[in-house]
Amino acid sequence: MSRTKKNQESTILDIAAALQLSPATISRALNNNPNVTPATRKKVTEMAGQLGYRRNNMALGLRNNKTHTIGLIVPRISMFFHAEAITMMQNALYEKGYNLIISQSNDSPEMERRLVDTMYSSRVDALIVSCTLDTQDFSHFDVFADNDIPLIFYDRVPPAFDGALIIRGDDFQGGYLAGTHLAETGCKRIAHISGPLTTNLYRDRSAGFFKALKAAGLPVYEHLVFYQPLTYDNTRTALKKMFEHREKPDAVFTANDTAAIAVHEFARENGLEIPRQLKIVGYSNDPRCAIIRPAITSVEQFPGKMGSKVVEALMQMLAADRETALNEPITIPVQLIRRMST
Amino acid sequence: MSRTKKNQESTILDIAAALQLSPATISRALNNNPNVTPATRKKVTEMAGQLGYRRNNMALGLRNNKTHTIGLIVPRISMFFHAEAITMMQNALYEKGYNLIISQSNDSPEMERRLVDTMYSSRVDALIVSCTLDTQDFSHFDVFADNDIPLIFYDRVPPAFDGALIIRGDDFQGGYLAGTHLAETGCKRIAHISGPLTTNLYRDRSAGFFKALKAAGLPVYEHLVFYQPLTYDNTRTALKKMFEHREKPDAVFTANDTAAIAVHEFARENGLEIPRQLKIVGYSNDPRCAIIRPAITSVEQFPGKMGSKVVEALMQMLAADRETALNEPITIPVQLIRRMST
DNA sequence: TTGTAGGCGTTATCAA
DNA sequence: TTGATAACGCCTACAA
Repeated sequence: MSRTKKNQESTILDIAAALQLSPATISRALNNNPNVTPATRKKVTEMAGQLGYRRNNMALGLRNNKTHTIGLIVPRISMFFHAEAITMMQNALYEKGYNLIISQSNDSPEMERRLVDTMYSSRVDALIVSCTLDTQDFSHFDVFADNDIPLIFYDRVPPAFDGALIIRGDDFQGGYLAGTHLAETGCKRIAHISGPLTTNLYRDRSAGFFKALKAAGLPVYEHLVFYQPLTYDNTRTALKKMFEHREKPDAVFTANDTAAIAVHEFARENGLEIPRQLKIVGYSNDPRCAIIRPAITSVEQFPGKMGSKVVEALMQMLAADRETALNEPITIPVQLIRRMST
Repeated sequence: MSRTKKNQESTILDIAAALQLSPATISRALNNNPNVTPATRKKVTEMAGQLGYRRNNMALGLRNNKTHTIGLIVPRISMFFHAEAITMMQNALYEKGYNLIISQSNDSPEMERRLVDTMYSSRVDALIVSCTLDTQDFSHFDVFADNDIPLIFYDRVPPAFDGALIIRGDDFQGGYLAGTHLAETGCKRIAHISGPLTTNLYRDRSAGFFKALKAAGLPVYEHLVFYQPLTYDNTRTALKKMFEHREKPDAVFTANDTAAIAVHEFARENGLEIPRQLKIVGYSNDPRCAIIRPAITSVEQFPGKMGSKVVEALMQMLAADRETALNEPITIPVQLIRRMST
């Protein structure tokens, strides 16, 4: 590790002093302002390098009232869907000269509220959010709308929000595709394990699913439908109940992939052959669905596409002279990925 | 969405004006300075709420030369190991009043370099890094060391770095455990698919593995050892070569889990029964290892523990009056998780 | 207990 | 083309 000790924390004033120039000139030179001699610019850049100068973003932000930083709040970055979407957004934003501050709410509304506050305190130029499952009250986002700071919700979104753009997957269609597919493969008693209906994501997936059943002339069995947090354990409990019943299901549509995998394991443990005795369709197309055997059919949400769309819309919002804002919700298409489980 | 329009961007001056007080008093009241009447404090807090005041972190940072923000750079957040570690760090840091800025280098040294610069420009109070696989030159991190800003490397770390703390898993031990375990289960020709030896992570895992073989009196077969980027495709190619050879392996130790899963699929496709004909040990204990059947034995690195350790050390560094800095590298123990693949 | 004033690093405006 | 100056929002000696 041989390194030459640079001066600590040099500022444009240091460069100015070293070069017998005014700070203003240094600033101009560093910012490619045309009104500066090439010779001066050269001197300045060199000295900046020598002194190890790096622009102080806080001073810049304070002065310009722009941080070139976008805030992002997601439930958890470990979810495949979000990891993919984030990667896409971060890359796209970086290309445009923006930084991304990522934070996780851990699915806690309280944490989400604190994070929104922090993001505002940091004066991010815009905020991108995928809400907590339990976020019912969205008033903590008002600061952004009130101050005309671009606000975009994606995936887990509020039912409506004045002053924010909403981008979501076509959950209704996803549920419909799943239901239709299972009906077409000849299933008669299709179970449905969904999340809490307070989240419109799940509400829509379920609605699409039921519509498909109806279209196929299949009944909905009360005892085969569950609305509950889609944890592994909850799913197991639901399955146990179903299979203790006289009329057992011949297929299960779960509103996420964690639940689908729980069904998969349950089937294996109880000697149910997939797909002959039990078919499974999950949601999100998590990579685990492709690895498990037999592989699980799932609804692809194209997280990357959603990420691109978010950034694209964001750029428009940032460029727009207020009031031009686009506010129509955007829907991203989904696709059923068929695998061995059906 | 009924919301009462708050004043735009109010500052302590606005509060001061509204209350006929000086900005200084407002500042003190808001910061719980004891020298302020309870009555005044109450008035101030109320007015702050009414005006929708939020402290401007940039002004604060500029003034105090502290941002209470920690930077983090990882190859990709989607890697299970990092997702876990990050979650732990973020929660721990948030408790301590710090924010975490996360960004991904996408395993590109160029991107890493740019991110380090950005982090410095944002004047983060400290930087936490897990390097790119290809980072050979670590000079871009010098800014932090030169300016006495706490710098911590974890997991993928430089061989040594003056002025930075290094925290890593016990890779040598991990490799040793894997080798010993396979030897104990009676394997005679153990293949090894490792990453490029330019990364000391892989160098150590391999070294530990070879030491175990030696201790067990087993030979190392040249044609069964590969050093290459651990992608799915590379691994398949390596396997193909191995199995075209006369002396086929009866076990494979891969230096990560993606490769282990590739081996698993290869075995299945070629009718090799796991574990009877081929045993597999991976590295990192990715959740996929537990889901696949037969489940794959892997080396657990305790990402959460590493995350906690990082934050713990960081807090000490931030509190320390320079020079007291702890610089001894820290090693986190590993553990072999035995599953059906062995 | 409260007020005054200066400065953190940068850039925009105006003047030279 | 360059320089002087003020201002962004906040905090903290120091003074009252």
